[in-house]
Amino acid sequence: MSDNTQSIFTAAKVLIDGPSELVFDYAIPEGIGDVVVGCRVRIPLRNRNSTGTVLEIGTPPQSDFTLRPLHSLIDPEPLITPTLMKLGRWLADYYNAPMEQVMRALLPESVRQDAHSEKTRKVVVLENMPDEEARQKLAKKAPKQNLILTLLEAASGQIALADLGGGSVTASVKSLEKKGYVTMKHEAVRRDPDEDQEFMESFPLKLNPEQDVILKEILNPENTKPFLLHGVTGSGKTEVYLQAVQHQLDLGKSALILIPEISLTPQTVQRFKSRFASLQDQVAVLHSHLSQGERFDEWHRIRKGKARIVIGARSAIFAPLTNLGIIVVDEEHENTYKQETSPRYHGRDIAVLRAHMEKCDIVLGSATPSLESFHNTQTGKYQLLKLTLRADHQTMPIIRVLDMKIEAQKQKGRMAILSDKLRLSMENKLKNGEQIILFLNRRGFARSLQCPPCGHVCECQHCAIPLTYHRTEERLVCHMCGYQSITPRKCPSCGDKAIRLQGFGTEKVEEVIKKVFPQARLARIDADSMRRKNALRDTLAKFKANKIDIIIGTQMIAKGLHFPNVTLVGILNADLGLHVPDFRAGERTFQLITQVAGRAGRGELEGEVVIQTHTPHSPSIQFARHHDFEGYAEQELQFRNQFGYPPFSHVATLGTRSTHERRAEFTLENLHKRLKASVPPQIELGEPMPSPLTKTHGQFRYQLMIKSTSARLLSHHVRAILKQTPPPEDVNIVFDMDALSFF
DNA sequence: AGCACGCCGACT
DNA sequence: GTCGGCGTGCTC
Repeated sequence: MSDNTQSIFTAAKVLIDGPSELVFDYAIPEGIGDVVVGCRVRIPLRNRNSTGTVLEIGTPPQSDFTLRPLHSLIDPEPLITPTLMKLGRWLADYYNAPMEQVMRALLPESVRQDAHSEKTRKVVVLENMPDEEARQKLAKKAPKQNLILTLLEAASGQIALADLGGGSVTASVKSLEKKGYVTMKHEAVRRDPDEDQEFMESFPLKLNPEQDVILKEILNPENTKPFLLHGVTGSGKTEVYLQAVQHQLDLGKSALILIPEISLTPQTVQRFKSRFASLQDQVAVLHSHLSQGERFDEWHRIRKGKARIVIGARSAIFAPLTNLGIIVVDEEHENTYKQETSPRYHGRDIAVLRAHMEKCDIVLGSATPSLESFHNTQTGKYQLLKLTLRADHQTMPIIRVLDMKIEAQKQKGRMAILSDKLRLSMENKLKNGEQIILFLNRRGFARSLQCPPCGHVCECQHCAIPLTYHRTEERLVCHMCGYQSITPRKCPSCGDKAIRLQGFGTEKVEEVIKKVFPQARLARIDADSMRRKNALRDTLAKFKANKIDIIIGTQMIAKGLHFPNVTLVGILNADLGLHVPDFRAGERTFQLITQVAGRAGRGELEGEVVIQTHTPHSPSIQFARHHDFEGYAEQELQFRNQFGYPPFSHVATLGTRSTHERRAEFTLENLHKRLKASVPPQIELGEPMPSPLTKTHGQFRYQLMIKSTSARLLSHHVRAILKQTPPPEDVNIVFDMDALSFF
């Protein structure tokens, strides 16, 4: 029971739309509906009207102020659930993002805007059928009207106006309406993003004993920690998700499934839609390729509880589901879960937080878990579940590692592109009519120095990451701490003079392969060659149909593809990914090799993987070769611990961007000075430096690293300094908490 | 004196 | 974001 005397003093705390970050209290007038947290409202602001979101309902702090009453509710019901509101506040604080931007992340633009609404269509409803005599008359005088009645009868009394055929149908219907035979009504139609697809119902597969044990663990209500499901490629993780979801649906609850990128993994969506085909329209899909109308409809279907299963990319973590039973984060290690604009949240981390708030199950799944998540299983924060067998009884492919130092010697110190071994292997496969994928790490913007004869890479002694070559000063710079050194003329390790900037691009590789295998049918997949719409889909379709022998591509093709006839996968330049100035370089290389190896031999034929590298003994290559994730994780965590990197700390970047290089530089130096002046001991500050990606979108970038064991402390310190140091007009500040990309 | 312009702070 | 107050400085 609400206290009436109290309600006089209650007010709505409203976040006003727009970049101003204004939060004001408004009185709640009687009879405009239920004003609660999460409602969108129209409000007076000075001498005009504006819109906003109700953040809180409560007593305003100053009682001497006469509050203005808010005008009205935009939507009759709150659009943001209380849990999501709480999640939003957490995001704003942790990622140091304006609440306004958090709100935009929480609500799709088409839902936020007043303008969008349901799509409707006119439907003709048969009210009463005229008797036989009247129909005879009608058939003579107005055959069209008679036809409509016949059609209506056949369609059990209802038919969409559009389906009655175009032209002058409307007139006929109107005259039928006048006679009282039919009525017209408006009916909401769903804008279904998968309208053109049929989903055949699929049924649960029989689980193998390993899967069965894991499913029971997930379903056991006594297990309340987040689960990390580590399952080798092809071990049947998706089937486990599907059955866990089914269980929650049976309990009347809802389910949320996050996948890295819908456009790259349409099969996962297909599998979910097929499995739950009997639940009709209860599956909603949320991703960036939806039209505004489709997103509006999907979102409202979820909010109204019509869709209880949501599959989506990163932003779907904010889907307005209630009564959540389970959240699944597939391929939890994927970097695409990190939002690269403010609020720069990590979808997986937010998923864990939301699951905690909603008190529901959460399963993070991967063949190559992130070290953050794996570490959490070691500290007891998460529960580890393991699938060690391939569900289809296939064996893991053989992985060969080729030492390119030897090739370099053969080719007199030049960087070799194709080793003899890989060439021979390719020859064999082509002869047998089998297919080949060649992977190539994208040439980074940051360039490191490597000696081809001995494999040595110039590294920072303090941070153990490769030094980055800066052309303007002709110096090597460490991207974590700012240490600088001169560029050596000869290799510091073996004294060879061949030390050089490493790298070759896709085009160069294509050229070489064409020369070596002139008869092979070749396709190149990278951002450049795939710019045309559907180019990727078309090329992959051709590959699947065996119309292409060799695909040369970047990471784009590493994910989730299934080509039974591919028996050889080559990684041409494993070093390039390994020697980027990023402490996660090793982890990424391990992931890439493991995922890529999962592509080879998924059919009847045995697979083979060839890795070309100058550093064959690097742990990420050796452990991946032996399919040993835990071994890799153990040594990598040791390294991270030793240098204080995540998961033993939080690393953020603070950057400035401006069209004026000097101003970007100066602003960051100024910020650095202020950050340093009052830096708490738990925070480690790097030096400001130009981004290796010097100029993108016409803007110059400068940045520095900030490391701390306490994320909260880091974020708050930066916020305090930023607040008292407003940047010049044309300089943008970018703060990236738990940054994954350092360029 | 009268007015245009631009900066700055308030907006519940 | 957007309005309006106010100071500056130029013109009638």
